[in-house]
Amino acid sequence: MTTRSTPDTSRRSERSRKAILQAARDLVAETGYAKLTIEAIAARAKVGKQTIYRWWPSKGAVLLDSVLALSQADQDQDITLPDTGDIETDLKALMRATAAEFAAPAFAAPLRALTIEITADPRLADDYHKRVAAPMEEAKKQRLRSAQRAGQLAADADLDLILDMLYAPLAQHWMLHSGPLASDYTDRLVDAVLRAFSPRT
Amino acid sequence: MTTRSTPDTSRRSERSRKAILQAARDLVAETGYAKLTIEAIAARAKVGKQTIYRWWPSKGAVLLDSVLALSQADQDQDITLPDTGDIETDLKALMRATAAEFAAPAFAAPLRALTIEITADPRLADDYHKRVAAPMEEAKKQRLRSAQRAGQLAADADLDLILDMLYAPLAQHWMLHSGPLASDYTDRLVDAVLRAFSPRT
Amino acid sequence: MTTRSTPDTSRRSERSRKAILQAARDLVAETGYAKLTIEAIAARAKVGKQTIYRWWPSKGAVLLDSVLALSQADQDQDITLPDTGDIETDLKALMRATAAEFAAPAFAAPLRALTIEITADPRLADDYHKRVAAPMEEAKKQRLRSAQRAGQLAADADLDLILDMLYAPLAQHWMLHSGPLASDYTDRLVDAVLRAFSPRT
Amino acid sequence: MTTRSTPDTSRRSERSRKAILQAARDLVAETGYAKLTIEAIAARAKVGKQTIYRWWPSKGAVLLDSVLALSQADQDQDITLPDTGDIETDLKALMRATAAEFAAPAFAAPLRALTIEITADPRLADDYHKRVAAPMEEAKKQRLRSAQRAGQLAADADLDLILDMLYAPLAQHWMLHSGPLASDYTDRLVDAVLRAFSPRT
DNA sequence: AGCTAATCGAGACGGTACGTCTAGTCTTGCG
DNA sequence: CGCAAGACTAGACGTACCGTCTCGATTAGCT
Repeated sequence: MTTRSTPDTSRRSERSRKAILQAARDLVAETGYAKLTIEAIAARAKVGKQTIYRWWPSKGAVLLDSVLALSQADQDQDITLPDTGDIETDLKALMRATAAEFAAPAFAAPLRALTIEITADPRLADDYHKRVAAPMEEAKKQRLRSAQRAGQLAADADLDLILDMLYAPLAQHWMLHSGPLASDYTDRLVDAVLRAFSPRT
Repeated sequence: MTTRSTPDTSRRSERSRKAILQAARDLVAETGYAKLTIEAIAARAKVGKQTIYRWWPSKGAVLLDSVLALSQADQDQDITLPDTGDIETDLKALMRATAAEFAAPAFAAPLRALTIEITADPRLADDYHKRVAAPMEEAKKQRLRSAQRAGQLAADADLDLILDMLYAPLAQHWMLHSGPLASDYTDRLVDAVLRAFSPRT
Repeated sequence: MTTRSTPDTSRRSERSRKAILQAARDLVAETGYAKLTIEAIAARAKVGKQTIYRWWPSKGAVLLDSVLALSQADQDQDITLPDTGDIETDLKALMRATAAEFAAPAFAAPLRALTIEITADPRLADDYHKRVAAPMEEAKKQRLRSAQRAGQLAADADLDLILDMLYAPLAQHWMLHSGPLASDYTDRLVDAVLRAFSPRT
Repeated sequence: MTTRSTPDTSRRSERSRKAILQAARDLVAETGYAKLTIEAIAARAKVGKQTIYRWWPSKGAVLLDSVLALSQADQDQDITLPDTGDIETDLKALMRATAAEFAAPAFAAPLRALTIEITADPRLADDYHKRVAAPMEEAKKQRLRSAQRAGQLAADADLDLILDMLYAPLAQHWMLHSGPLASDYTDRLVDAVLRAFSPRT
């Protein structure tokens, strides 16, 4: 029982849907955000422009689905992060993986374009949080709760704040080209955050 | 003695320069980033389009100067932050002031627009760091060094990391509409960072 | 037993056929030729677009049937024009009636639209002549032949030329908005033509 | 002292104006009316679409100027028709020349397209009459007046009606593909009209 | 005080993309 | 199988801006 403001979804062409998302990803990775136009996406996907306008309200919405399709390539179920029992190890690995994604054009280019659209469109920002950020944050919080139970984090630690302090500096470096994405940096970030939220002795 | 690749600056119309920066700020605050076009700026500033293209390489460059003119309304000299002797007090005040700026349309709208441009243009990002971010970061570091001398921060604390951990979460909340800008939040952020970098006992 | 290149006509929906012709007429009379689109006709007639494309090769063909249905509202048999015995009287009455039709939107609008299509499509022009113009011309010629027999027209008068000289000026005024459609004009036209083709004394 | 509702004409590019009119003519002659689009004209003329929209209100207006430029290739002054002293000879020559124009694609194709536009647009029809038809009609009337003075036409002959009766049948044959354009036909047309308007004996 | 060369407001230019509309085809499910 | 409905590819519509390019008309700074 969906309540979309879009047309009857049962008649929708799956072939076109996939071609559009793929074209958007390919184009932004190959030619950059500036040349990512609806016309170019339609042409690359061998699709009429109207087919894009029929199913997505904006270029940003296409990008959101593009990125989503990329990160959910295989799974539709909930995300579960590795749990070695040591929160420091796991967080450092996670942060390095995130930094690696930011460095990989095929993933980073659509995500950067999407971030630009989000920054200019609060409605898209909402969608992004609900459909991309929230599931990932929930997975991360589960790992943090596990660490709390293991006594590796303070019982009253503010998990949202921890996630912010871990993710935002790295994301900012990437988005604004303002600093390193190296594992050296992410390791020190994890160390500092764990120091701030370690259980009191 | 500047070495710009722009025309003879002595003949430049100061009236036009100011009108353009003002128009850019006003337009983005009133009508939003989407309607911030070179044509609209020129029309609002009662200026020929060529006058903009003559002195700025891109819309983002105009915005950079716009934001710069706004934050340097009075001073041209170095920024100095308040120093009450207590780093916690001073950082919390600073963070609240930053959050207040993010909440004020007249300042936040041009800054958000500039951030969008920066995200899409690495060259502009460089300029932004040199001319806006770096001076501010230097002032903040001076305050942090003062705290180190006073024994309120670990002597080997990574000051850049501290600044990232303070500023990035707040900036991210603002840019992506992903969380609160309230003083409650900034206070807890400062607390956590100070915990992470307090001198070892 | 017709030999159309269209699908099996026995299964055809009479309700749809009529609704389409009616919708075409109504639309062109209400909103003008510019808004007469296949989509609009289908929507107005509560008909799928394919039903139009299945039975008519072009918008002009629909219009042709529309106009035909209008002028043959009652009769399917041959047209017979009034014959008072005086050719001048009868032609003047005929011309006035024609001018009146040109002035009536419900009839003139579809006919004007059809004329536009004909001008751009020679195949449609052929159809128009065979199915609309020729029967009417034959009726007119019969009346002229009657006048010849009565000694009111020269025995060797070129009847096709007479019809051209009577109808074309009036039709041209109507189509190109280039002159009057008044009975004063049509009367003078009839007078001139009769002068040209009266029997030599 | 012009009162056009178009922009300042002094800055207008003569090169673009000519290229547009030429492109319109060429396109309609080569590919037909159906493919005569503003986009195609702009592309063929190596011109931005806006340059067309800036100076002409419609495709029909471009065609009007196109046809006008064609028929005024050399002269800007008034048209004067040949006068051999014999009206029959001159009118037959004139009608044959007109029929020849209708048969020449380079001239006939733009004129046919223009006629279609005129039929659908009363405002364009007005313009056409003032700028194309009226000057030509005036020249024809002068020749007819000369014939009146020479006693070859009735002194009270309705010259407008004569012109209608000569031109409309031929034009109708051409536009609706409804009859011949041969000199045989035009000669008989002239004969009939002269019979109708010869001086009474 | 005039000369002259660059800057100015203005806006036309060749282009590109927008978001909408319609053409004509194709697909789905009902009767 | 025809039908209503409507999604599909394709492409033109008319508009908005881009960045470049003339135009005179100021308006400096130098002679």
